Amino acid sequence: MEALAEYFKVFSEPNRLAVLEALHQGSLNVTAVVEATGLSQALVSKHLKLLTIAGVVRRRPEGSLVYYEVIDRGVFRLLATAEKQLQVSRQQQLNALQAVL
Amino acid sequence: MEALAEYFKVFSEPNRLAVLEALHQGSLNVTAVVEATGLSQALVSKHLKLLTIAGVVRRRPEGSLVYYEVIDRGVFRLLATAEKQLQVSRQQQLNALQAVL
DNA sequence: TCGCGGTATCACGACAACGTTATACTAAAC
DNA sequence: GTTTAGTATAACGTTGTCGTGATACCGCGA
Repeated sequence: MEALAEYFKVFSEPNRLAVLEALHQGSLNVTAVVEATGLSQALVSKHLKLLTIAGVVRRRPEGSLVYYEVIDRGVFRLLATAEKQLQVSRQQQLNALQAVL
Repeated sequence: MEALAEYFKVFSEPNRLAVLEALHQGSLNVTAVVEATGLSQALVSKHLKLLTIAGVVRRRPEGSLVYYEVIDRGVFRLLATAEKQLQVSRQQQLNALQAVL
């Protein structure tokens, strides 16, 4: 429960999700991710480091470039599952509102 | 992506997961959750409020007690999916270590 | 060897979330 | 109507995370 919370935290930042989203298409170097997301280079580097430490993404230096890629695409399944569940929760929020009005 | 991150944030706190875990067995009032988790009453109240606003949990006053219950048990499926993916990531962390040593 | 593009890190300020203590609210019992 | 158990909220200090700007590092080509 401790570790699970920490794992969820990895996906709880919009910019980090944007970085992941960019890597959905495959392997990209840092600059490519920067361009795909519109985030600053320093910020992208930080998020990529976090994702690497989390074991979600792999770092592969190639010459002077550094490529990153999602290791196990099961994370995208996780994202999809969460998004689906989010829809359910949204509906419940509406129901709760309706019960009040 | 914005909203999805926010949704992940709901599950990114150990104590909140503990509260959810307690509600796995069904409907409980606040005091029961407090006893099940060992958290302070004020803290449990806060987390329950958050979970309610998030549309994950439903509040049902009954007399002077207030019962809470998970609305859609699909969240537990989400937790299970995340836990499974966590295992994968853990393995990748080990692999990364091994590549260094 | 020097310069340069690409990447990583540092130091910092801003801000949000957590947990606690104390207190307010509410409904039932007396 | 007062008390009491259960629940919610307020105020506060602490801590962690985010994003930025500046700078360091690294590999390569001139």
